[in-house]
Amino acid sequence: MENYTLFLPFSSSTTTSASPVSLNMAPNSYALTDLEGAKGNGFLGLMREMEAPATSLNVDNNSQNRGFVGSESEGRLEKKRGEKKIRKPKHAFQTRSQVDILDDGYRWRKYGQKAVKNSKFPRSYYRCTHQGCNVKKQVQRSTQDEGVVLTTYEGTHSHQIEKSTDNFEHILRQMQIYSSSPCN
DNA sequence: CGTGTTTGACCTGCGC
DNA sequence: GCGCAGGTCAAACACG
Repeated sequence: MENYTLFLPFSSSTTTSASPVSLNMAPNSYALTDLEGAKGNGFLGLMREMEAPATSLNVDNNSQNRGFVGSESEGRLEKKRGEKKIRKPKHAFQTRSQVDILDDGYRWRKYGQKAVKNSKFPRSYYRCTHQGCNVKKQVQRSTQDEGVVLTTYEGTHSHQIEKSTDNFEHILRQMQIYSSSPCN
């Protein structure tokens, strides 16, 4: 088994923020100490990158659902002209890992890869392969620190986790807690 | 043969 | 309007 060190600045009611959580996935585990985003307010291991309009941010409704907050299906075909685009909330977190792919228990299919401006590393796009599940994630290496992988999740898993990676499951729950509480 | 990856083309939003 | 960058599609390909 391998090990990740993942810093999650959740402030779930009882825990302190920015606590490292060990995951049994990656070959190397490092302490995540000084991210560029950490300047100023301390930490940016996990952040809500963007939110849906406040009215649609019904995170509490998902509390029984193990996964991430977000809305239902949205494809580019659904986008109607003149209609305001509703973006799902995205959740980004950083892990220090040699490998880009975090085995979080779900099955992902890669559907694209793009070169990113001002970065020598490409960004990879993944979609959950579970039928009816529209969760996407993007994986990209940090330009500042090549050892840091930035993963951005978008959407809600509409199904159970497919592998028994209990540790990550725990983290997912924590992320939900974090999501349902106001950010700062 | 089923499943996942690669990769170029295409679409869309945004800033100038 | 144009060009750029990000995001997605889908055919071809690789692999077990």
